[in-house]
Amino acid sequence: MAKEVRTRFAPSPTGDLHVGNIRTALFDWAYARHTGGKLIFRIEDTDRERVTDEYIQRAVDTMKWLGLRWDEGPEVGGPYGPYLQSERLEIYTHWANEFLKSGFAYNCYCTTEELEARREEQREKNLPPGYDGRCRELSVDEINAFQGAGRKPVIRMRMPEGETRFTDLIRGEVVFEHKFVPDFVLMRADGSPLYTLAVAVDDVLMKVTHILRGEDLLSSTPRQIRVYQAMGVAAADYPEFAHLPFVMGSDNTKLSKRNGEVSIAWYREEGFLPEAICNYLALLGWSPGDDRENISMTELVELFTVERVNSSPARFDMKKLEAINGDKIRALPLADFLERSIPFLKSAGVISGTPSEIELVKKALPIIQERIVKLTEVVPMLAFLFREDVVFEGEGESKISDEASQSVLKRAIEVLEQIDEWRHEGIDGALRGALIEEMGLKPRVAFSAVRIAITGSHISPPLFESMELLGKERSLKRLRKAIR
RNA sequence: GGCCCCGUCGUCUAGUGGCCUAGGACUCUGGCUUCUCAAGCCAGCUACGAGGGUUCGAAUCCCUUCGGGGCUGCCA
Repeated sequence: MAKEVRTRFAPSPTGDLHVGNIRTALFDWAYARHTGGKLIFRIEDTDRERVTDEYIQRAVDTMKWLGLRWDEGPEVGGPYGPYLQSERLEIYTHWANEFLKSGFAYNCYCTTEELEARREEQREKNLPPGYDGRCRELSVDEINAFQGAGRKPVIRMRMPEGETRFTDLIRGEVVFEHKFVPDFVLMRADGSPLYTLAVAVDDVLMKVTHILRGEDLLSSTPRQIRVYQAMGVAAADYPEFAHLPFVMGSDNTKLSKRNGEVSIAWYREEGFLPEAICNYLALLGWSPGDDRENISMTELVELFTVERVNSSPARFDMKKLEAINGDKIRALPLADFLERSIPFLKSAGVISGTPSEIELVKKALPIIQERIVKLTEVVPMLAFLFREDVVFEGEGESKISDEASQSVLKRAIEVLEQIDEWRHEGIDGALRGALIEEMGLKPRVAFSAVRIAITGSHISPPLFESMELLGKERSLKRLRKAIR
């Protein structure tokens, strides 16, 4: 029987999870689900200068919001925990010491300043950069001298002669000659572990079988493999690697605030649907091989394979995300649409959440569903229904103060007052009869004045439905108020 | 500089030697429809980075070149 697939998503929460992180998480998740395996969620917080508890919590929340459930990790635990690296420090210390004993690693007493100076020299002489191995074979006297001088050593991994060769699931065979892979630090002088140590130790201990991660980590792979070797892992048991291409900004530089928003929390606040984000991101760097653009999480799980992931970087396109978001909103069942819209209306102060307000929102949503692209847009679309008086947008009020508009409004009031059953069909008929047929106006001109008087804007949901929802009294009140 | 990765419309992609005078989607432009805005429908623009090979035949294979990116930390 084939080994159960175990993937892991292991962010270092030095900020909010961003688009690139989530795309990685999505693929890790999809692959685990596709194979019936497990997704491990591990927090890489070895850099305590930069990682904060708040960001860790927000990462957990973001994953949940997106619907990317993990099988082992924060909140759910698991057999190979803890899943926060800051809680696993003794494990790393143990292994670093083992490597020291077995000779895979050695104590290095070089100071930061010395290393910096030597790097500078290497640059000038155009030599390959990296640690020169100075402390590899220190004598007892030299060690005593350093210790006597109060120097605290880092633990450094010894890279042997030769090369590391591995097959990346996305890129094929990759070879790194060790002369370009300098000895690297495992433990800081203060005894805290570095990513290079922790990541490899944890992947082995947590029995990870597939590492899907960003391509920035491609060149650190030989170092990780060296740690596996030092831990005594057989080559056949190394995890498989798949280095995902980057997600770039619109200007083809690293994704940042300037060229496309990065933080997933921002997308949430902006009214993007998690399923739209996942749909968009799934198709960024991967494709099912056919023409489908609309893909559900279920289909993603069904179709996802690492082999179909592209090897070239992708540009992030907000317009396309918005298009997909609009599609997903249009496809929402009313109850679902309602539930997701309410928080936006509440936080904007449009409604407080009373049953009658909710009832009105529910009636109004169908007429705006195909007009919005983001959930935040329900606020400007629907606000007019909940305000006592109309609030004119821009130069709206002046646009209906001219003589022609005024006569339209006066006539509209006259015919509307006669309506007993206040429904959009009747409103439509009355207005059309009076303004179009009787007064001979063009519909777009005639209804524009009424629209502005009712909603405050020349852009609004369909006019007659809007008036029906507003009610006869309030509609007439607004029309009368618009008369000079 | 060195090492590594990458290179099809503006963007995401399909394409694994003939089905490609390169398909789809988003964007953009024009039109239809229409009470505004949308949605919908129709049409259009635009791509195999370049140069050499291999082959009857190349987006697909090989080489060179150019371009982009990553790494080169007691960050991850």
